[in-house]
Amino acid sequence: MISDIPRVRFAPSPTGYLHVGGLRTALYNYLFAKNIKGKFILRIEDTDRNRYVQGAVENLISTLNWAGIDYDEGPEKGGEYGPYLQSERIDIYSQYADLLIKKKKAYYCFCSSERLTKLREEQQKQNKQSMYDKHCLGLTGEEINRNLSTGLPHVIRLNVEPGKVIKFNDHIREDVEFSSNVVDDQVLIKTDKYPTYHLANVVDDHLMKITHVIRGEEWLSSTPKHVILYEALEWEIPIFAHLPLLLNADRSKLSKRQGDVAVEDYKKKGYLKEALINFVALLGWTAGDDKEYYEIDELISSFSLDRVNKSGAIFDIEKLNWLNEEHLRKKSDIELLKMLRSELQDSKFSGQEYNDEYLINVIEVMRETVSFIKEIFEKGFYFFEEPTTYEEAGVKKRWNNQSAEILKQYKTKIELITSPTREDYENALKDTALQNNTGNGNVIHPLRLAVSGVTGGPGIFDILYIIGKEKTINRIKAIIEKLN
RNA sequence: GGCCCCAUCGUCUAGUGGUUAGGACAUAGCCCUUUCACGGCUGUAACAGGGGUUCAAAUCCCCUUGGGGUCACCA
Repeated sequence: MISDIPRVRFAPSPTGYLHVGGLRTALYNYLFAKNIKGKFILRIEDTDRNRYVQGAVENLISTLNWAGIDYDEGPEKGGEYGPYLQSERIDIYSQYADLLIKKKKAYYCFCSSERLTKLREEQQKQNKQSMYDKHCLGLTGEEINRNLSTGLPHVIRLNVEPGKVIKFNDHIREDVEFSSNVVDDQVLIKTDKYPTYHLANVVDDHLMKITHVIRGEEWLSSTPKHVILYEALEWEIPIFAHLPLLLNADRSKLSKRQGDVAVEDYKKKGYLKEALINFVALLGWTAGDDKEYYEIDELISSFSLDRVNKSGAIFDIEKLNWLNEEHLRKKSDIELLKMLRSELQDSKFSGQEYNDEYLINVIEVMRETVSFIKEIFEKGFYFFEEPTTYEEAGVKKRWNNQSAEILKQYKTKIELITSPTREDYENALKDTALQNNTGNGNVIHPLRLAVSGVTGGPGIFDILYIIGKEKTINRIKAIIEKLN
């Protein structure tokens, strides 16, 4: 047995941001580990020096932290099997590459990139899969030593034995088979001495005692290479689970060109981490019942690899929006207050001061009407500034030649009350309507236009009460001036 | 193109041989509400096609079609 307790890992390469597909992979690993009291490891696969991005690792970690996916071992945290940055492990990989050469499971290759390109082009012309032709496998020991001692640039390649059937079991897809004839003699160690993904991944998964390799389906076709490596090194093969891909609306692999893919983008737009996690968890997994709303601990307790789907899932923003509303509604006023205050900083009202009581009043009446907390500043702008224009269609429909006079009367009534309650506003309104022998609507709608400029929103008496007597009176004066 | 994976409403999915094929999002309508929402109710909407196996197939097998992934000294 590799390890008594299940150990899984999320092994992203630091490209600058965390992809939502990556988030889902990380989440499934995390949920799986937490569900069976295993360990979740974060390992950074930074073996491509050409693609090194400054600050990418920190960014990755902080995004993971934001999402609430915390790891047991990894960079910044350490652990028994570190270091967890592959760039700090290159000696380890070269040691195993040497071992593979000794076992004749790998060999030096001195081919120039020109030769390789030419070879590939010819193969493509014939509509064949491009594969290395094992040219350097025929080199004698003498030739190899000579090349090595003259410092000729070289790589180390996996020696794939043709004519074999590579079988492995995938937890999600069950038995998968490849012919070794279609497995390329993959480069294991590059000219710059850094390992490729395939070597580093297998070595680390073994050394870090990973029991379950849970990763995206894009890795399925390179899994035979990994199986060959495990066998060559005489190591126990972990359980593979290849997750279905996240897709664009046109069913291609989720990509930047067709929308936001970075977790940060969703964070910026105001999505709750709870909603994103909930949504992404349901993209490819279901507990089998009709439950759609999940808190993180519910996901942990019901998650199982057995119920992960096989087919790709389109990232449907509509459902995410709905889940965001659902999670928003579960938040307490205090939590929303905290969020609203932070959004206030980024809003155009950032210079203004509001006390908690005021903001909580606004939250209470607005919370059911918004999908995002920042929408309170958009839909409920009139709690933060005077309306300067009045919705045209609303004016046309609700404002008539009596409206100014009716509002004047209403204003007079309010002026007489010292500090009006919601009921005072309501009673004054009913009285005004009665006096004019008209329906409440002929007061309500012009009044709503006066204080908010729009025709929709929370109950009118709530609005009046929250903005208060003075603003109510001023806004009534303003609309009469402007519309008459 | 080779290889591999996949296939139920527009979308996410339930379904493991016998169901009026269920739910959710979206969408349409109605109700609630003198506003907008929320909420409630109702509706439209799916087993890719063709062969088998079976008394019986969305479910098992095969083929076709379609979609996707992958074929780097990137991960």
